[in-house]
Amino acid sequence: MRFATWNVNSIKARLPRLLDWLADTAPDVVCLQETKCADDAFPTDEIGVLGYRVAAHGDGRWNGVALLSRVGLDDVRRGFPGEPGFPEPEARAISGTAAGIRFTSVYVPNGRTPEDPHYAYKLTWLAALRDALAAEVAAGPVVLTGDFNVAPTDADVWDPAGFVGATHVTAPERDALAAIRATGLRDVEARALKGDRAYTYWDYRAGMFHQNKGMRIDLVYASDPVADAVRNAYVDREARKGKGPSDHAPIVVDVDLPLHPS
DNA sequence: ATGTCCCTTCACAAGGGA
Repeated sequence: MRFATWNVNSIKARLPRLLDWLADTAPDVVCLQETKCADDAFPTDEIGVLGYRVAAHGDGRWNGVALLSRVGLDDVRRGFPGEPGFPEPEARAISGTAAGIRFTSVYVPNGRTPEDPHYAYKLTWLAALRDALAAEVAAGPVVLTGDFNVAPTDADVWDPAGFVGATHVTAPERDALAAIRATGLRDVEARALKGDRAYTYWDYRAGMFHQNKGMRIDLVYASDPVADAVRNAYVDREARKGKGPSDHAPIVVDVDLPLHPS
C-alpha cells in the first residue's frame, strides 16, 4: 500500500494540483495539512470522484487537516484527548483507521519565535500528542505524519548557523520529537529525488526552492509493523515545481502490507 | 532574514500568518 503526507497550504488554492497529483501518484491514504477550509466547504465531492473517502477537520481560515483514503476509513477522531488550545483547541490533528493502520495527520503549531507564547503552546501541544500516541502505539500499527514544524537535526536545515535562536531547531522542540519517537515510533526518512538533502519545505521567497535552501519539517513516524515494511519513501519535489505550488512537497511511502479495505 | 503566497475584512488595500 502507498500512503502520503502533504501540507497543501490551502486545499482550495491547491485543488487542481492536488487532483492531478492524486491521479498520477495514486496513494491509498493521504494525510493533508493546512487545508485552511471549513468542513462544509471541503471539496469532498471532487476528491471523492477519484475513489477517496474524506474526513476533514477545519477551522476555516487557518490550520485544518484531513484524511483521504480509498481503502476504507474508520473510527475518525478530530483532535486528540488532552489537546491544548491557543486558547481554544484548533484544527491540527485528525486520526482514522485505514488498511489496519491508525493514521494521524498533524499540523504542529509553528511557535513563531522562542519568546512567543505560541512556542510554549507548541511544546505543550507536542507533549500532549506524545501522551495520546502512546496509547495508540500500544494498540496496533500507527503512522503519525504531517507538518511537525521541527527540523530533527541540523542536517535538516539548509543553513544551521542562520537558524540559531529560531524556532524549529531548538533543543526543547527536538526533545519533544524524541519523546514522541520513544513511544515506539521510528522516523521513516524519505529520500530526495534530486541532491542529497531530502527537504520537504522551501520558503516561497527569494528563490529558496531553486537554490535548494529548504528544511525537513514534514515527517513520517511509524511504529514497527509499518516501519519494518517500508519499501520506498521519497519526497516528491516535482510537486513543488511550476505554477502555483504549495511551499511544501509531499512525502510518498510504499509499504509491503496487505490492503484489507473495510 | 525576508525577494511570496494565501486568507480575511468596518473589503478592491492592508494586515496577519507562515
